[in-house]
Amino acid sequence: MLLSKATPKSERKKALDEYILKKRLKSTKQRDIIFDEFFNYPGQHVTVEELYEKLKKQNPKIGYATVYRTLKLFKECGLAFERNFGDGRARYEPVKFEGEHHDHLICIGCGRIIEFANLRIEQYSRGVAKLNDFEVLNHKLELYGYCSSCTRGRDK
Amino acid sequence: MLLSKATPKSERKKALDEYILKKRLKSTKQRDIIFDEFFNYPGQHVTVEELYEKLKKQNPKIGYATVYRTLKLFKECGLAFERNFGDGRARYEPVKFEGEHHDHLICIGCGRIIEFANLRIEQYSRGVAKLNDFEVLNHKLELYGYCSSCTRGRDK
DNA sequence: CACAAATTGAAATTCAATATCAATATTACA
DNA sequence: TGTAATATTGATATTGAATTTCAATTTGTG
Ligand SMILES: [Mn+2]
Ligand SMILES: [Mn+2]
Ligand SMILES: [Zn+2]
Ligand SMILES: [Zn+2]
Repeated sequence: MLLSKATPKSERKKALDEYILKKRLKSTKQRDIIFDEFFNYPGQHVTVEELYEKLKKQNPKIGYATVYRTLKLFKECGLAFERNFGDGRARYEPVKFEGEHHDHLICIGCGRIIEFANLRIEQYSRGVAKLNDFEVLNHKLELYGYCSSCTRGRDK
Repeated sequence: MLLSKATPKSERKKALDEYILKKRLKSTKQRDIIFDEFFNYPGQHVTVEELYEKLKKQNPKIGYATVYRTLKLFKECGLAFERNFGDGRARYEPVKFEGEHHDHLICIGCGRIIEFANLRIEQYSRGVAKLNDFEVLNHKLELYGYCSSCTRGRDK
């Protein structure tokens, strides 16, 4: 998963500030707080609810809608990916470096998610697109199954 | 997309009847009607709502919940796939032959969907899974972008 | 400071998915 | 064939995440 050095947080903050300037949005302390929490969040693929609950501990007045809107903002300006692993809730994760792409192995036993990037797969995907005269902007590959610990502890 | 001969409708009906028998469910005329409509539906990837609207024309008394439940039943017994292309509504499509798998190119301009199957991609996916000690049961590959007609008519 | 414009947070709304439940249909079997 | 047990149906209600609304507040610009 380490194909390139991760963008430092300071640089991401700069990118956000630039986006805010460009779009004539405003800098607010809520956005700063959510920025800090999101880019320091320990787990991967956090839901709005999860981040909101975490934030409330230090900032009881923050609103769910603000967290929701701010994560969308991060996505808009290319700082976050929105993911949907089929459990009916959107999840967000930081873009680790510019132009990054990765896919997911998802354990249907314990929910564990493993990230991977495979150049071959990307390559063949592009081939399929060209064959069909498609201009592909992004793609999503998800492998669902059981991780090693879940396979072991399973009947059959 | 034609890797094998499509299962004839009669055989699918038999599969459904067997499933119903095995699970001690009941044969009903609603299920028969929905079966016929679903496996003859002209478009691909139909939503519950769409199929329901179609059915209502000939069968005004049929309920939405019945269509919903019956499509889930088809999925359960392996006769249908449930898809989610990110527009917030589940879509269903017939399984064309036993063990079939295919993926999708999705046009974000006009909604056109092109199906494909690529053995290389499958192969590398298995490789990734093995590398991570994962037992993969199914996977999903979606390529999002613009189809040829949408690329043409687009500014830049 | 004053104005315009964006943001916030609580609450309301939306909408697909799913559950509820009384009426009805199907099946098993006496 | 009749009857009881069980599953299904369809109208309606509920759920839950996503999104919108809106009055109060904050921010950026001069
Ligand atoms: Mn990820
Ligand atoms: Mn398909
Ligand atoms: Zn697991
Ligand atoms: Zn198109």
